[in-house]
Amino acid sequence: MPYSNRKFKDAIYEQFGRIGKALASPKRLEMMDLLCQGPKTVETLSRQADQTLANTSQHLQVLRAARLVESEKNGLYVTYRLADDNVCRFYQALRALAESRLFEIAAITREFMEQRDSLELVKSDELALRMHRGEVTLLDVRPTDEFESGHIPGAISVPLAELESRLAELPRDQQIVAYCRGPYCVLSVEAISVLRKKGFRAVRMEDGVSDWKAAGLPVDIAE
Amino acid sequence: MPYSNRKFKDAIYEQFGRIGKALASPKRLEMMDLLCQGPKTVETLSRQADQTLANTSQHLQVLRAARLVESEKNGLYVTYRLADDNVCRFYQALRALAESRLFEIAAITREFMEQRDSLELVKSDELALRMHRGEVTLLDVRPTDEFESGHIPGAISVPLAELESRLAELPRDQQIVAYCRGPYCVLSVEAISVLRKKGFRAVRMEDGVSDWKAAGLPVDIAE
DNA sequence: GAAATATTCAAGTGTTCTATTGATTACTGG
DNA sequence: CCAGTAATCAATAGAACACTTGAATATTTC
Repeated sequence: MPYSNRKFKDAIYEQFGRIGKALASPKRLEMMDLLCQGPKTVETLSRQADQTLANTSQHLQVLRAARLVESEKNGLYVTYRLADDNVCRFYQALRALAESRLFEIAAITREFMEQRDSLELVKSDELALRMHRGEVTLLDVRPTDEFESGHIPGAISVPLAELESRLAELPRDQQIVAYCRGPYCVLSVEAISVLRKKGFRAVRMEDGVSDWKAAGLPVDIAE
Repeated sequence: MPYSNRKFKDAIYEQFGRIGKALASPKRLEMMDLLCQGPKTVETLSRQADQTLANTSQHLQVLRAARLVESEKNGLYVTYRLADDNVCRFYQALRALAESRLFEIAAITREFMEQRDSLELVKSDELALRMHRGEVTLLDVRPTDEFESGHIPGAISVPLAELESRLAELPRDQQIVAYCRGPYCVLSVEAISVLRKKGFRAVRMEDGVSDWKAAGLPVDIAE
């Protein structure tokens, strides 16, 4: 059947719309953010995004229909991952656009961080310099599997859940920098709070591994 | 009122979702594409996107609520424009992601171009070279106002509507390259068809001005 | 093969979105 | 001030969507 001009355009923009529709839900965006950290099972995503399993599964199917994620069944578990690196980069572009266009985001973040007394930040370029000089200890407070799928070179993996029991490993004479999934992940905020209460000098780095990577800096992967 | 971690995340992703929701409609994406060509009135957009005025106005308000477009009233007309260059670049990133993830797009395009006998294409880098050598005449077949808000250096403005009456201006001994808004705009396809029927040697360039610009090439603006 | 578990499916409900229609507002020019 | 035009608003019907619940499926383990 022949395409009229209008039908052709409608067909094309409908395809673009498949991507757009996949991005239209806050929960799906949160899940994409989580999947930027590495592959995850449905159950893990469900827990980390605070929603029911069935709902998580349905959202994942929407993302899969837009070909933004792929899944693979391993025994009892189904593991989902972003379809390729471009998807994570695109998610970051959306995040950057939102940050630049919507001042509400900065306002919400400032209010939250103030309340958590976590306004002090280290920038990634400054961190790189001070790591090089051996002045700081870098802590990756995400779950172990995320550390293993990619982390900042030199970082020590201390998942937030283990932090209190592993304080003895950390230096008291050096500043500690903690990072997690990115600017809107609160794991490092919690970590800073714990560390300060115990008398450590600790600050947060906003960037996650994907931001670090997007800035052209190297990333280590566990074998 | 204090933010819990979950409330903070929900508030942040809800903001990201504002951008996502704005992208969830094929018609809105088409309008963003059109607005990448330059500012337009509601009436113009309505005509170019083939939809009623009221519907166009409503979609524009959704885009404005997401701060992707801005409007300005001049007398009887309201002119809408993209809020900044990043919005156009982001739209192009979405388009590129869609093209890379959804094979349907290539299939639909191929079928349409075959039927219109318009498969032959010139790449932008090849065009730049041949323009420099004076081997080709470059035709911008978009409406005049779009030409004026930005065009490829050296291009002649011959809106499709005027093409048949201005054939005398065009060379018969040289290849003619026509371009329009981008790969999914059909103005240049129509132009090629007219030109060939009249015995000219004509091929299409897929890229529009914003693609040309995104590739780091210079753009001329009429004073 | 039965129990346990991860995931998906199916159905239902309330909400949000799209497109249409007709009315209304805002502005210009006579 | 009136007529004409661009744009928006308001109300609506129908479609699509998000989330919940409970059942079904697939796989592993005992």
